[in-house]
Amino acid sequence: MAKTLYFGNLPWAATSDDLHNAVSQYCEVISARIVTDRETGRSRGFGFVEVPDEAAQLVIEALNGAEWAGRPLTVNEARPRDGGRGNIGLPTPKKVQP
DNA sequence: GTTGAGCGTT
Repeated sequence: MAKTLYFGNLPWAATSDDLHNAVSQYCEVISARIVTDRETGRSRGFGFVEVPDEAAQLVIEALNGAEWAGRPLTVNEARPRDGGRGNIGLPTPKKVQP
């Protein structure tokens, strides 16, 4: 199984290969893609990386808050494309308090 | 050659 990670605050010069190389340093990368504007064709400044669930949190903890091109990187678990249009800010709530 | 909150195409 693999999990999709959301990469934000990426530099305009960041490419899918750069993302793949950056994450592959910590674990295996299933797939990496930088979201680009289909209307303009320019990078939007964020991308997605697919990694094993056992390494998803590892990459998040490793690259989340890291500095890329002098800017704090934002790494979080991506949301399913079905319903992730305008609803963000919710991390991964999978633990409850007794 | 520009911009900077935000969750993606076959």
